[in-house]
Amino acid sequence: MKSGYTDQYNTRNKMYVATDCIVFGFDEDGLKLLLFKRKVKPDEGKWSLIGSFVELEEDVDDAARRVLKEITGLEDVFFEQSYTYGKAERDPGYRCISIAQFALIRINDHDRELVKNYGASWHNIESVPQLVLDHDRMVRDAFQKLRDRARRRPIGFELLPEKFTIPQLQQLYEAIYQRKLDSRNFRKKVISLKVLEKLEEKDKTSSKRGAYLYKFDHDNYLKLQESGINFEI
Amino acid sequence: MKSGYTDQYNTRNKMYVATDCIVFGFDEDGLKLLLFKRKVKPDEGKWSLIGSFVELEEDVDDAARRVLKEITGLEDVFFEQSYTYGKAERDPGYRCISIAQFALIRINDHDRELVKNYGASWHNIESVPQLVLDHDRMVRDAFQKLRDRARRRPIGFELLPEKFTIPQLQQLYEAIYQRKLDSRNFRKKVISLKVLEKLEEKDKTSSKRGAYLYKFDHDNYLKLQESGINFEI
DNA sequence: TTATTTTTTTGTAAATTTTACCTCAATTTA
DNA sequence: TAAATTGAGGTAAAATTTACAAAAAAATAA
Repeated sequence: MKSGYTDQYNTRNKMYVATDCIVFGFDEDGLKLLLFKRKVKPDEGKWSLIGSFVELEEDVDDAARRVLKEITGLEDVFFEQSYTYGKAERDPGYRCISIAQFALIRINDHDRELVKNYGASWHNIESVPQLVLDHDRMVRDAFQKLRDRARRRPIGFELLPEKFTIPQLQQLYEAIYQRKLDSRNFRKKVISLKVLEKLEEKDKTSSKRGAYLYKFDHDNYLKLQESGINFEI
Repeated sequence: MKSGYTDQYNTRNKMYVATDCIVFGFDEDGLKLLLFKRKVKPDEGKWSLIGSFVELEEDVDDAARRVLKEITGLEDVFFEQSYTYGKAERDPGYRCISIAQFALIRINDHDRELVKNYGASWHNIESVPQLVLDHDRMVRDAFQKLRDRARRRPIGFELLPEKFTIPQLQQLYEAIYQRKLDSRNFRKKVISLKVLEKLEEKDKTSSKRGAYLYKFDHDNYLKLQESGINFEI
């Protein structure tokens, strides 16, 4: 029998549940990941995903929301479960299972000050440093899932500002799929899906000619989804 | 502060982690689900998925393997994570998150005696009784996932005996997708994927004429997968 | 002001994939 | 041996995907 005292301080003597967030963002420079430099031992100074233990009275999803709010300042972030990591030995410090969530944010919406204060920063998806524990694996799995999801559902739009151009959308998909797409075919396909609303305005910031801005038409998307469309690009 | 005594007996005062298995099987009568009639309170006598708490020193996957072995007698069952249910109030008895796993078994391989002794039984997917807690939801989600998976990977084969006929395979896919498929197109498609090995033998049990038996060619499948095939049917 | 440069926008033909649809073959049983 | 049942196989039309190049719009340089 273990004493009450031991129980209280032995962090491998009880189950912990955590949630870790794989936060994707997108801007001119491509697809990025929000990482956090650990300030406490063990692994002080190493890069890590952002995460937290789930409180006893807290929904797992709410824990993810809390973490995302705390670090990015954003509420209503799009996120979805990626995978649950449950190896007994995955964390030497705690007997802890972790529910990984992948989150998509509009990189320009978030609170840069807050991120900085937390010792977090954005890393291009192609140059992610080594991470603590099984977080490398989490990133690989989540990126895979992002690719999967983007193929079936228009979640790419969560990463773009409300108004965006078709070339921007294409760059995003190229970053997600990690390959070049034909611009004629891309445009044709994406317009054929009828979930884009063309605006009068043009965006002149990223080209000389300027490109028409579009909005994503959520309502129309929902209608189409009911009648069984697929968003394969 | 709560006393040690309360801590020990208050099952909502600590985190529990469970795994629940959504076990699919397939036979002449269609797609089925393995359910279990609870023998203990609360909800004694109600139908439930099979599951267990995850032990402190146990991988989550191993817990699922343990449960599956215990009830079906089978080792090496195919299973995959479905979703993790983490609402604080999902189980009134425990503060418990549950990692749902969907499992596919060859219904004729399992130990019928064992299943019976455990008070478990097979239920056609179209007439699943009401289940305890959020298990209805788990079944819906897992069935959705099964449909998804079957579309991209040849996991349907996990549900069939080693040797099977094309009409059997078609019946399976019809049960999974819950719609009729055209037999000419189905045959054409499935053969074009080049993952079936035609045998000399015929199965005469399910038709007068008898149908050729096939084996699933795992190696070939892996090769094809590397070169980027998709298994959409 | 004109030429150059850069980026957006648009169409079409060929190839591939999906869909719709029916007849004959093999065997059992009446 | 006739009837009934289920398996096996092909083709044409439709839809989708792929490959591919030239013109339009605007800023900048000459």
